[in-house]
Amino acid sequence: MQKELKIYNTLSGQKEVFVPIHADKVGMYVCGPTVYSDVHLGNCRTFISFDMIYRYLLYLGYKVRYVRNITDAGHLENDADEGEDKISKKARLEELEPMEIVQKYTVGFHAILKQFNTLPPSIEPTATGHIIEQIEIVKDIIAKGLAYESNGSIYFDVEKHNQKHDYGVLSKRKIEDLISGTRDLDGQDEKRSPLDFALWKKASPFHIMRWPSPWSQGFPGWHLECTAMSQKYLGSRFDIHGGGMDLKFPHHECEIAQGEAVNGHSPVNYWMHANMLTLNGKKMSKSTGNNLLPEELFTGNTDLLDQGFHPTVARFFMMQAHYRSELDFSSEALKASEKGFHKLMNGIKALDKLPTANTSSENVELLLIRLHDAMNDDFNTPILIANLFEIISFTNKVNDGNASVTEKDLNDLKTVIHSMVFDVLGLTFLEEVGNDKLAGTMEVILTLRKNARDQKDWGTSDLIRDKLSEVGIQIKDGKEGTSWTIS
RNA sequence: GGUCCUGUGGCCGAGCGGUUAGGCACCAGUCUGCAAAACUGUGUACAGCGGUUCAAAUCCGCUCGGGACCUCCA
Repeated sequence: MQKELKIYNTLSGQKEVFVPIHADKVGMYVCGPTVYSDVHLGNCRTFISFDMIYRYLLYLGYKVRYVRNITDAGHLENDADEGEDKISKKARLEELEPMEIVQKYTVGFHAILKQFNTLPPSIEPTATGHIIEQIEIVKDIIAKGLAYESNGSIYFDVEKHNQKHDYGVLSKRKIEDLISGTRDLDGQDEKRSPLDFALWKKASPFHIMRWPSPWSQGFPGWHLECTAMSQKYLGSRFDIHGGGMDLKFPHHECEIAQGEAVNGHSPVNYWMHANMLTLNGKKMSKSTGNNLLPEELFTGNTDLLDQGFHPTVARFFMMQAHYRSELDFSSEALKASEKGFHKLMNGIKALDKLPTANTSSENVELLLIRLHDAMNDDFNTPILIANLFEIISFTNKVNDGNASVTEKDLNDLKTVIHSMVFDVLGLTFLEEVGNDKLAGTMEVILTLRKNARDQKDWGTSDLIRDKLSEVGIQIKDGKEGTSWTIS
């Protein structure tokens, strides 16, 4: 029987036993990207983390509805009134229609995530596709007296809302501290309080992305789309809401406030936050330029790396750290992971040809329980991987004749390891063989080399090996003949 | 300035009251014509100072580093 899954809930600050609202079903919402520029590796880490979480929930047998939005409505660059919206700005810079920008970067986002072998969400709604729903929510909040109009824009009245609810529950902030700690920003005169946030913004004359509303030609506030779409597809209260740590405040805090304002209760049971990927010890960020593009990682075409890394290796690297820990990106760490990755994959391949015996020298059942324990403990993938290495070490000993395993145990091992590595961690074998013609050519070359070796013509033998190495093909002499890999 | 997180062996990275996580590197060994690859074995580290406890990397206090959020960001 499956042990219970525990999830760290940001709301309570501790791990809690996961109990879904409807048995066997999970509703999960994850904040997606704003599609105005290329996703960088830090963005990817969050989506890969939640992909792993989605995969494990599926593995446990839950029917999961996974909703991840695309933010394609232009939001302002800052909280000031006169800022240009990000998508319009990019459109101007690239001389494209705003919707061309949205399309371009949405397609790019999907292409990158596919390379990282992430599963597509069940629903991927867009903000611009839910303007009507958002307007309805604004009307509702106004009707409840928790929002006010100011010069065609609508703002959420945080202090009034705080009288009945606790604004700051998620990020552990007190409203008094927030008020006193507010920075002075330009153009906030429309708001009654600096804490108030926009539900609807009146568009300035040059703002292209705009929609009609009862209050003005304008566009919805950033926090509103997630409330509208999560409520529409998952209901007014659902199980899991995820996103990057940097969205905790104010974005998720505002989502809670909006949900409470509309429905009278908190919208989410378990809030999950994935931690940042850092570069040089600092958070990767679009605005500061401290980031790395996936493409640069794959090709190695950057000063930060001296070689490229396969997406699945990068994914493995990320899985070796817990999703709630910061992870610092470096070439050295990647290289170490790459070797470990090969060790794991070689071990898995070797599973197919392992000899079996009447007894097992290890308690296989216990080894498998540990795998599940790790994942049930708030998706602890580093522990999972450590345990996988322990198992591989055992099976390698079986391979060397220094340990034994029964056929049943071996089959159990294979089943669970395959599930964990491919289905849950989402890793893949690196494709090795180029094509049939290359394979045929290599066969010829290796035959010639074998002939040379049989005649102890080491000069020819080593020449073939070295020249192949120069073009990126590694030769490995083993007991069962010579194999080769493309590096 | 406020709120919160964090500091682990050469590097990455788990653990968070008592059992030497794991990976990489290093070193040694097996294999090999030599290599490479692969496999095996070896490391008692927890920022500093105090305290609580039979017992602390793990709890508490202070000091010193690093980071996130408080403005758009995953």
